[in-house]
Amino acid sequence: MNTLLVLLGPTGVGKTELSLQVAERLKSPIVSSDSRQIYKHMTIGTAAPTDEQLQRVPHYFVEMLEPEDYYSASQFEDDAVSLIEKLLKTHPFVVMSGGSMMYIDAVCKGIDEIPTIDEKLRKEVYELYEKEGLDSIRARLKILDPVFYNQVDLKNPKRVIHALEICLMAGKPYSSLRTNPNKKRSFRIVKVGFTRNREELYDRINRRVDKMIEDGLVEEARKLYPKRHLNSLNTVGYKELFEYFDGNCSLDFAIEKIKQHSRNYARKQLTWFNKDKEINWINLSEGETDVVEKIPGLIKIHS
RNA sequence: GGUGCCAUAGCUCAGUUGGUAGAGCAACGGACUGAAAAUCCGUGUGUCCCUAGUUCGAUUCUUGGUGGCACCA
Repeated sequence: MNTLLVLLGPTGVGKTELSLQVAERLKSPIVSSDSRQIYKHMTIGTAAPTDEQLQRVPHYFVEMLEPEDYYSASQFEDDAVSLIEKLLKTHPFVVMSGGSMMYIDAVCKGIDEIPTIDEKLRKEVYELYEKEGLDSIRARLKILDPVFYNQVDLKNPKRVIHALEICLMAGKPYSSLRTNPNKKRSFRIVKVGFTRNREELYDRINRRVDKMIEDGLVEEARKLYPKRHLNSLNTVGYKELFEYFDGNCSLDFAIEKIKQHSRNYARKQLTWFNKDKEINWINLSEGETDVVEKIPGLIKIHS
C-alpha cells in the first residue's frame, strides 16, 4: 500500500533539510504541514524553504496564501488528504513535513465536522465578550451546551467563546458534534519524529533567530506591520517585532523574546508529540549517522 | 582615602517589629478536535554575601570583612 511518511519534530530541529534528503531518496514530493509557512511574505520569520530548496523537490502548501486569507486545520485536512491521495497514485511515497501539531493530526486522524463560523457571528460574540466579559459567554454556553460546559477549560476565553460560536452557528450543542472521528485513510501512515537534546535544540533555535535577523527579518516584519492584527501574523518572530515598532521595547529585547518564544513553542510541540505513541523517534543529538538511509527501514517495520 | 546606601530564587525586587521567606518575569510540566507559531492551566529550598557576637533561637539586631552603587576628597 502506498505510504504517507510523516516527518515531524519541534521547530529548529532540522526538519527542512532532512525532509528534502528523504524526499529525494524516495522520489517523493513534499506536502508541508506548517500553518505559517503556508503564507506568503513571511519566508524569513517562518524559516520557510529557500527558493533553492523548493527547486530540489516539488512542494505543496508553502507560500500559498496571502496573510489575509482564512485557513484552518480542517481546511488543511480536506485539501491535504485529497492532494495526498492524488499524489499517491503516481508515487509510492509522499513525504509530509512540518511541525503544526493540529495540522498533522487533522490529516492522520481527521477532525469533526463543525460549521465554519461566519465573520458576522464571530464579531457579535466577540463584542459580547468585550462588553459583558467571559462570565456572560460561559453562562450562555451553559444553557446551550451543558455537556461541553463541564468539559471545557472555563478559564480559556478562546475555547469558551469558540464553543458558543459553534452552538450558535450549528443550532445544536457543540458536544453533539464532537465524535472524535479517527477517520480511516486510504493510505498507510508512518510517522517519524526528529528530536534533539534540549540544550542543543535551544542553541540551534537561538542561532537560527540571529541568522533570521541577519537575513532581514526586521525589514520583512516592517512590511507586514500594517497587517499586524491578522491571525496569520499572530506569530512568533513578528509579534515581538511589532512591539518594537510600537516603541514598547528595544530591538535587542524583541530579539531575545523571539528566541524565548521559539523555545517555548518547541517545548509545547514536544509535549504534544510525546502523547502520540505512533511516532518513531530519531534523536539527532545521539550521533545518528545517515538518518536518511534509516528511514526506509523504519517504513518496512510498519508494513 | 572618608561618609552613606545596598547585598534574599536564574533575573528584578518585596518581606520577616528575631521563630529559616514570597511576587513578577524566566525556567520546567501539562491541556488542546474548524484562528493552533494560537489560547489556557499547574509547579517556588533558596548556603536570605562571609565572619564573630547577643539570644532558647539570627536571614532579620551588633562587630569585623568582602563586593557593588552614590556622594565627598
